[in-house]
Amino acid sequence: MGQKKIKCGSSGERQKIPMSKKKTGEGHLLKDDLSNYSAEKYKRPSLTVDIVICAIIDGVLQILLIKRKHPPFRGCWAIPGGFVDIDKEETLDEAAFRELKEETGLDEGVYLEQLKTYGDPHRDPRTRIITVAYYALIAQEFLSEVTKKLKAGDDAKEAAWFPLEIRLEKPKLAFDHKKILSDTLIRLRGKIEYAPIAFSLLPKVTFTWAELQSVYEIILGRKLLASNFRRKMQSIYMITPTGEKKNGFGRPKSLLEWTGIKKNL
Amino acid sequence: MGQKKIKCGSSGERQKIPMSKKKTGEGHLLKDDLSNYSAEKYKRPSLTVDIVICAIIDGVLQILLIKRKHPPFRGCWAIPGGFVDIDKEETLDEAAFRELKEETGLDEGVYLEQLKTYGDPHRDPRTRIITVAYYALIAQEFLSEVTKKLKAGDDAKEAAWFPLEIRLEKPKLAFDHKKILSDTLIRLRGKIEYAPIAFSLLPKVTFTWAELQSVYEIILGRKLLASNFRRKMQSIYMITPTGEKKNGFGRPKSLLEWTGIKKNL
DNA sequence: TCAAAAGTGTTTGACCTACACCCATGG
DNA sequence: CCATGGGTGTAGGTCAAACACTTTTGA
Repeated sequence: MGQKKIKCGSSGERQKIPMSKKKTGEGHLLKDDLSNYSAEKYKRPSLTVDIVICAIIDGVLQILLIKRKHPPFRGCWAIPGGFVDIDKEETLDEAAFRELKEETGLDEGVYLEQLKTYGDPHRDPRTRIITVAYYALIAQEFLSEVTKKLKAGDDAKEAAWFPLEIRLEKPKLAFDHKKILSDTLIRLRGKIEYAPIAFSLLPKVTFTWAELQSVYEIILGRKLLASNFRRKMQSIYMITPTGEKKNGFGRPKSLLEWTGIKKNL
Repeated sequence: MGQKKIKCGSSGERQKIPMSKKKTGEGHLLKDDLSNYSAEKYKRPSLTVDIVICAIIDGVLQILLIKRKHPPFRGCWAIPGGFVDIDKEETLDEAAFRELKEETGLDEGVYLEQLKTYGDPHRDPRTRIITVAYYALIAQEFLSEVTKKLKAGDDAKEAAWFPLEIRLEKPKLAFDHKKILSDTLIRLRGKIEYAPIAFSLLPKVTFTWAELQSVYEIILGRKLLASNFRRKMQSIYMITPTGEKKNGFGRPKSLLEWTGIKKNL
């Protein structure tokens, strides 16, 4: 259970060239001509991270939303998120990760990637709040912990899973969260075609062919042919049987492991 | 994309963050319920937009950089940018447009798109500055205006064009701008394969086949076969001759116009 | 022996590449 | 005429979709 690490993905659009980056830490630095206008001349916005937490539940791609108990948008559903703690000197990724952990209790087996930044002046009626949206993919294995954590919620917040779909009319969403969800779906649909994000949505670290195929079918929204699907997966990724079997009616299913990329798309 | 595994990730690294400040009372209100914690409880970062201004010059994809005259990073080159004016209630996109116009004088014929948000705590040594990076593609037609504007620069700033390439060793770059440039190139390389961004880098609104092909060859970094290239472009985009001709040695070149998308990729 | 899992083989069509070759047009 | 622009045809390769079929395995 412990082997899955947190993966923090890179930017969003289709990018084929993997570039391993070291931590940018060294120099540090500032921007353009900030020295002229001391940064103090400009008002500062509040900064939050919002995290679209995705999981496959009951064969459907779903996201976690939280019901707002206070205005604005009282009674509407919102993507979980929170302020970036400037005092703690956390990076945006760290803030997103902390928020995710506070919300779900998860700190492993999660893929986390920056989606986009939303900053319309009136997206929050109270004050100017910029939000850096992330999306997180979590394995079904950890879902129970999450719901447990939610139930025992410190401040007893009401949370629920909703299908992530184009027609998001059903829950009334707060702020510009409808737009964020729609951007998330677009990103996922596009990215699964060229990046191994499906492996983060599996039931567990080990999985069967049927489970992997199911993730693809759910995200892409269409059926695939098993034989062709396996051929293709095996040509792109290194997928190795663990040796364990999962029994059922006929021949037992092999348990598999994802161990790397063979071919870049 | 196994490349960028964790950045926010390995537990060791995260430990550095002083999560210990529990502040049980108010701290955990913070989660998703903005209304409780008046946003004022959290420090606010400064917010800027930086714009990677791209154009094809002398057959090379180049970007505009500005030499810093003040510390930090005095003498280094930086991506142009500026603060988001919170008082004016501008959106992020509007701020990027304004900044672009202030810098280059351009307000049309420009493709502008949000790239990614960078917010490491020490990217600017003076204070916490979050920057939302954009990239802009400008037509060669407008380049002269830009350089004119730069020359007559109000604050006489020193600006220059540099090739956008992987090996960005030549100019010493300020802040985390090296990373931003590298992300820009990845985005461009990936996006030109499935979106009509090349048309924004052409000499003018009307263009010849050779010019369009040249944009693709420059961004992709390889030669293409003219006949196949045209076939493919015509199958994807609506490209119509204006009727005008451009004379040269042999048969005159037709001037073309991009009028839409035929096929989605 | 059964039923499901897993894998093989093959056909078809789409599309990309390369190259050969055509016609058009203005100097 | 020629040089270049613009376009067609086509052969070879890769790849994906679809379908038929075989083999494996535990109950």
